[in-house]
Amino acid sequence: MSIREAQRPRRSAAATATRDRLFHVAMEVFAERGYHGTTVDDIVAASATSKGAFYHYFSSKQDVFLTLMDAVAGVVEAGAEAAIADEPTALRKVESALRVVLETAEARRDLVKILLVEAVGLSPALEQKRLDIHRRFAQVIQRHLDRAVVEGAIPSQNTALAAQAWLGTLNEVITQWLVTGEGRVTDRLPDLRVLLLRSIGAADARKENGS
Amino acid sequence: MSIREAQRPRRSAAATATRDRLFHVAMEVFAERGYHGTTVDDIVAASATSKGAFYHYFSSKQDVFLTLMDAVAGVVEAGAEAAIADEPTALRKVESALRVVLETAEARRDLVKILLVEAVGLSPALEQKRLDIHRRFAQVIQRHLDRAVVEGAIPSQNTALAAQAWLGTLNEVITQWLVTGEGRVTDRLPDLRVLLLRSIGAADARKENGS
Amino acid sequence: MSIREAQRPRRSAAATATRDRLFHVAMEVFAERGYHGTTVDDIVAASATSKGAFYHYFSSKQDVFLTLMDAVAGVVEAGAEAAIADEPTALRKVESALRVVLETAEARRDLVKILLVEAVGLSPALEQKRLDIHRRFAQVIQRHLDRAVVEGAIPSQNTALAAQAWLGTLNEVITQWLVTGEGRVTDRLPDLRVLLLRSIGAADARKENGS
Amino acid sequence: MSIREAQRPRRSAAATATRDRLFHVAMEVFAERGYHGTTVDDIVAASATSKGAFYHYFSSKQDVFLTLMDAVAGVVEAGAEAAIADEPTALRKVESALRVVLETAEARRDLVKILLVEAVGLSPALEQKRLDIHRRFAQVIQRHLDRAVVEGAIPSQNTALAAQAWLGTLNEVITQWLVTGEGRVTDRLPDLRVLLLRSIGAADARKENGS
DNA sequence: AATGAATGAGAGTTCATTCAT
DNA sequence: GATGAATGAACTCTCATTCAT
Repeated sequence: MSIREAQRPRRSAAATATRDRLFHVAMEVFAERGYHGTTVDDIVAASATSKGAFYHYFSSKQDVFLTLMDAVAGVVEAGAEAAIADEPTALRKVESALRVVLETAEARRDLVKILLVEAVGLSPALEQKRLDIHRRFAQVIQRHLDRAVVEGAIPSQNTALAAQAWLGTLNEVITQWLVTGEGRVTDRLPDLRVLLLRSIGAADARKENGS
Repeated sequence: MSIREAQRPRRSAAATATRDRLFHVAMEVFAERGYHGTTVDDIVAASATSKGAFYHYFSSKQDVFLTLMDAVAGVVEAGAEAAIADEPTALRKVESALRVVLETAEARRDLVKILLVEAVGLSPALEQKRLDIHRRFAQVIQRHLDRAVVEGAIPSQNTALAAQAWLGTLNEVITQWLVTGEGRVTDRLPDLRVLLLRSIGAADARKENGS
Repeated sequence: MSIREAQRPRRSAAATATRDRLFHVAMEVFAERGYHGTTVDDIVAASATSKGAFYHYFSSKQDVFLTLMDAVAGVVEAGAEAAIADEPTALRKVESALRVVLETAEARRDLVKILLVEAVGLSPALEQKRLDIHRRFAQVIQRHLDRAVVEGAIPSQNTALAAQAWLGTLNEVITQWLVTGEGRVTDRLPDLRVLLLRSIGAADARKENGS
Repeated sequence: MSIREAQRPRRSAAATATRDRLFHVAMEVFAERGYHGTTVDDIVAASATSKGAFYHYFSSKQDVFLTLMDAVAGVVEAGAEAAIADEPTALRKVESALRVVLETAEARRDLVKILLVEAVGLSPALEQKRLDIHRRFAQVIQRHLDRAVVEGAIPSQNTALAAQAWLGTLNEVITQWLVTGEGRVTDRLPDLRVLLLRSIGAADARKENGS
């Protein structure tokens, strides 16, 4: 699913075009300069529209950013859901999601940077949104871990905490990669897979490593 | 080690008193309102000093924050080092450090919030500092994990990645607790210990859980 | 005479309907929020028309307001003229007009507020219009006072000044009532009648008070 | 009493100088262009200070204007009080005040314009202040009229209304003069005196006219 | 006749920083 | 060492008006 599809145009084609331009440019500029480092003028200038157009489509700078966060989270989530669908077991689903998240990070550095780096420590409203997204992601992970417990693939445990741990781990690994920019994140996948599976007591952590 | 000791006074007692007042107030205000939400005026007003005094001791707003980040990191590090010293094995040292970090977070919410939340996504200079601190912490963890491998407590593995995972996990768990404010972080210690030890393949992950 | 009749439609019925809607809504919104507190968007939104329609019928925001002021003044004037017509003497005419003005203020708070409060201190063009209206009203009063002098009902005097005084008095009394909103303005009529008649030296000021 | 004295400086001489400059320039500019027609930049430019200085001394544009209104009202009030002091009877006091008000209007056109014209129909907060001032003035007039009743100089009557009438009359006469700018307001004093005294039933309205 | 997307000058306000005292 | 008045660039947001459709 693309970012474009993530928004639902309700107006004329022309109107959507301007809005889209603003939205995409905002994404790029925010990713590059951060929330506070970006001015509405930056977005307007880079999108070759006007301040009036910006405020016609978004009620404030915060509004675009909020919308953007939702869209980015939607993209990641949709990618994961799609990858998960065909996997037979809960554990395989979770492994699949892990891979997709890294691949998405690789493919959409700017998007992911917005969510992991630029969205932290902003205004209460934005911080709230970020935590909501984190919680949403964590719940998805937890749900599958719970299923894995039921399926007998992993021992009974504090899956909420495990989900947080996975999220935090991904966050840190991706963030460090984003900033240092060394190699490809997806290269970390095999080791990360072993580590995370081991952390939840999955018996086959080592075996599938070689696959 | 206290925050106060983390700064090295080189001037007269009176001068240091003013600087200390500014520094501590800055810490409180930054923790409460974040970097961008805090104005130099806020700090000056709350510390009952003056703008001139502020700029006499710190070259800029960013400068205090940078100094502050170092100090906070120093406090956490020192606490961990102290706790580690007496432990016999590398694994025990790492476990000890884990406990200390959670205890420090519990005791100094404001400090830890600065490092984990408010310091993210700021200017390049500040972001650099944050990453340096992360790397410093990660290296400490990694060093002990490496030793644990040598000691045969855990299998040979990508300890750099493991260290990152641990850091990210702690980051996420503490951040969520900071914001939601439910219960005490230290309550998460037992489950977290099992999870993290399992993640590195420590054989005794389950056994010591009961201790 | 109604506000509607005060405008002279020259177009099709449908066109006039849209114009009327805009005009009446503008009246309400201006009365409520004042000239500067009202945006063209406010008027458009409240009238369920469009910006284009607004600028089709009015050349500018100032234009509607100017038109509005004229219409309001016309309503007050027409009411006064009608009431005056049947009175036998100039003095009785003036008394009648006084009553009608208070009654109109009572009945059309919003309209009167526009003229007395919201129209003050605006742009030169609007201020000019307001003063023209004041002068027009003052001249009507003066004309009848002059006639009362001729009729021997009051002594010879500076009737231009007296007319200004009457206008100013009405202005102040109605404005204070508009804002404080206590009781009904028409309750002030008897005392006001005595006061104003006395001010021009009308002999029967006291006598008719009881009628 | 001058405008300058109406403010109480609490800071250093230099500080007060800047504040004074801003304040006086604001007075001039507001008188000339009105509240909405004046921008903070106008004031800053004309006072050769800076925006920072402006906001250092006043919390907002509205704040200066509010302060200004108070100061102007104070000047008028003080002048009237001073003139009143030596008069023997209540009626003479009121007559005196009347003269002083016209003289003040003559001498300080700009100030009076602010109060009578530019301060009308602004934001609720400013409108409130204006009405407060009106009420304050009306009460002063009423108090003396009440005393005149007690002294037997005028018959018992609705003095509150009479006070409003006087205020409204002065307002209108001065406003028309301000805008049309014909002759001197003080020329209207004799006729105005007769008119107003007659309005309250003062027996000697005609007699003293010749003095 | 009617729509509403688009414009862009300009408004009020903030705030890190400087510097004379 | 310490003060706080002064600076001014920069910011977000508003809104009357235009114009292609």
